[in-house]
Amino acid sequence: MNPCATTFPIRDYDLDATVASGQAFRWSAHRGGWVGVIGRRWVRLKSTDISLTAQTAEPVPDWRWLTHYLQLELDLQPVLASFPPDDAMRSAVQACQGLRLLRQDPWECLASFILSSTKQIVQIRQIISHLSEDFGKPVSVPRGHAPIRAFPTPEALASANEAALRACKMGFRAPYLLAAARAVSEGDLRLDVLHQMSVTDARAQLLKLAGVGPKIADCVLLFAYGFQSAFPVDVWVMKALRELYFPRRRPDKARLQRFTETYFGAHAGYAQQYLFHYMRTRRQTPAKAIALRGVR
DNA sequence: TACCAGGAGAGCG
DNA sequence: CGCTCTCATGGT
Repeated sequence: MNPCATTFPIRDYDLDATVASGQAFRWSAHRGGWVGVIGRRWVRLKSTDISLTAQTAEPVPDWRWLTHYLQLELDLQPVLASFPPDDAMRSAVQACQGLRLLRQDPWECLASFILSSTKQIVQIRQIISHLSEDFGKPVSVPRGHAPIRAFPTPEALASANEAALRACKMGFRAPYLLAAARAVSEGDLRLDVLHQMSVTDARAQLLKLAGVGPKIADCVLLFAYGFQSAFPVDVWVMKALRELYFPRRRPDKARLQRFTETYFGAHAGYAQQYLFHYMRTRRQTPAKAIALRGVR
């Protein structure tokens, strides 16, 4: 038995769509699989229809950190069955069977989405890569693989100065990230207790941070804490809501919010991810398809 | 209300 | 090629 590799049986799991779907930003395509860092571990993932293989740089006695991150134990069928039975949702699900939500580290997720505001996915990846290079601890990598660093800890960023953060091309987001890093490292914001709070209270905690509005708060609630009712509305999801559900009248903000909170069911956040992916990938022009492949 | 901050990729004529 | 748009928060 190789202590640095394992294989899991999977069902309804589209790894490619999942790691490239704008919820996590550190995965890179590598020889038919994906290379990334989870916590302080380098990991390479590769999947077929029925199995997912993971390789690490150092021996792994317990793989729960990975099954948890990938949410491998989740049965997707009940989630899909909970979606409203309308044409839009049906098309979105049909476009990508097996799209999943990851369960990311709260700090990495929060920091990443603070950096995401008014940025496109490619550029978010660039900033986070640069930030990790400058402030992250090195992690072990198997022979023959490029060196890579962990996502920076709150402490590492809290002791940085704003100019050094700006050097990572994050612009006006630098003071927001710095303040968040300080709040977390000084214990003013306890990310570890948001799990136990109601989604409303957890959201209120996140919204206290400068640079965190409703969209970014909902991303963190959904992608790091697994609050299935969180429904981040970005331009793509807004486009989906307008085109698919409100083609005539354009609803005011309160009405739209009530709709997203009630219509999509117990796994609204999951429904949102399918709509997001559907809007981003449907009716691709050939040039755009090539560009998207280039990102992977 | 409308614009700006800072940045690089995408889309268009 | 050069122009305009993307993307979402907070401050003026």
